[in-house]
Amino acid sequence: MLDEICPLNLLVRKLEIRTRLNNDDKAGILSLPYKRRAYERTSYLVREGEGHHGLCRLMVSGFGYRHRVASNGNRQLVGIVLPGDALDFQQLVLDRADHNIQAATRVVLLEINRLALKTLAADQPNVGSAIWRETLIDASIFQEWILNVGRRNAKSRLAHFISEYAMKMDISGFRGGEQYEFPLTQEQIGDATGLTSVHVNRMLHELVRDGAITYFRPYLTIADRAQLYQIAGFNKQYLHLDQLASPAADPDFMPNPK
Amino acid sequence: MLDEICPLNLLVRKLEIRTRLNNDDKAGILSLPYKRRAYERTSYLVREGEGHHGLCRLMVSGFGYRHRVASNGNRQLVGIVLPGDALDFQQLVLDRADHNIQAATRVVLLEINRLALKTLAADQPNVGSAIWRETLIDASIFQEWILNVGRRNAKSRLAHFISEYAMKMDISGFRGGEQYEFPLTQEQIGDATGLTSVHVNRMLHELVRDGAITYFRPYLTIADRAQLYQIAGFNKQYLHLDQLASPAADPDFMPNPK
DNA sequence: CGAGATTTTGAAGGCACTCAAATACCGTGG
DNA sequence: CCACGGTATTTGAGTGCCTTCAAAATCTCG
Repeated sequence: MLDEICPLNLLVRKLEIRTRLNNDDKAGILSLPYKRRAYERTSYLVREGEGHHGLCRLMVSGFGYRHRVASNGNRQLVGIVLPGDALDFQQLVLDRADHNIQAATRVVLLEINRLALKTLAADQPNVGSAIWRETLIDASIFQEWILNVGRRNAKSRLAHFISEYAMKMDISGFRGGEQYEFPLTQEQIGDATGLTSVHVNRMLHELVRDGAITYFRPYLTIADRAQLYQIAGFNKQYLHLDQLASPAADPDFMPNPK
Repeated sequence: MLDEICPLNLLVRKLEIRTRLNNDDKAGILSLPYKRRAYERTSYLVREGEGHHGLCRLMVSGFGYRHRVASNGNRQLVGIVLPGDALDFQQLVLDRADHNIQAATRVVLLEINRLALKTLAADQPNVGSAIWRETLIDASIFQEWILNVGRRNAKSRLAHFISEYAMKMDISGFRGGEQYEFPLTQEQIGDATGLTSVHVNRMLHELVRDGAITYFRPYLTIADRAQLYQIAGFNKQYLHLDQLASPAADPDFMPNPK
């Protein structure tokens, strides 16, 4: 894979999911200074409250999760980080991290010089808004998680979590048939869905019994996607995948047919 | 108030909470074309899925809430909109709204031409990143709501919701002693916290009995802030209020004292 | 003053939790 | 290649927080 030669292609490909990049944009990204760096499973990749250290990072391989801890010690995952996802591009405009990111598997990160990326984003506004856009997609996903945890029962929550996971994997190009690498423990799934690991276990088995999925860690297969989505009440609209379908020209000032 | 003369001051003041604006920045904002517009209570100000209509809007007076609806019909609030808050600046980089915004009271909005704002944000990167920063603060608040709904019990959830509300009101300059305008119905509070209105009612009474708050709709008073925060497990760090305290110079390339 | 919306209260039930123990799995080292 | 220890999964029984259902009381506002 070309990524092996220059992992910055991962970033280009990520942004191109929702933004049309021209050759200058791509060249600018590909000329960013970078390094690779590996971390062991369970390593903290970002710690809540910590200021930035001059690097913006991207997941090259492996999986991570974003989480916060309540004062009572309870942990809540607020996001999953897949290969190709940015870890901490918020640093471009925020001074400190507001959540933790931990490695769910052994991971390799791409480290980009923060100031170089910031300069690129300012000089080529198309790149800047592409990155901004990605952070807003994350925000949309956060909202969906509030809905998921607040207003769905345990089985739907799980089904929704899995649906979103699979969809994000598909987007990132990791689809191999209906089988997905899914390395999270049931404890972690519970922390993502606001459930206990015990109940996650039971509901997971129900989804299997229903014929919606099969699950042999670390692999999860979607046996009946329609049914899974139906149980989840899953509607992918919130992932904003239709950005590229819209007209290139800015439709501002168009008369508004109310 | 000066806002009466030019409501764009509201936007300047909002951004200045977390960003140092120079005179050019302020002048640029204050010269944006705008209109005011009023809406009745319960009006939809933004509808999920709708494309933009050439306007970016700011709440001038009144209160609103952001929400999504699950396929089973359950509603979940994902944010409260206070006077001074931007409604839909995401439109600057996203094609369609991913959640609804509804008026909780009669409201007055400030409508800014989207393209003019976009141009300003590009020409004066300091303004652009100030707006980007605000959208990231919202994302941080979304994360906290996931934690709130997912990992706190009913009483803590309510206390946390109230704590955040009061803190945001303080920030926006709406503090009058310990009493706050708080126009939400218990049904809406329930939809914000993932509870039923019946249980909200019971927990609200418990907080009153504990001496943490008093509540006569539409006014809520914080009787014992320390206790309320303690019940909530509230830590304001996620609101990123210390942005201005950090050094003006970009600390990149500073040796990292690990 | 009346109608609808909202709040309040009570009683009963269920979904998901807690606690606990058995089983299975995995990576490591001998 | 197997033994071993720690981690993760699975299962069961009992409990409780919050929901549901329902009705009364109160508020709001035209």
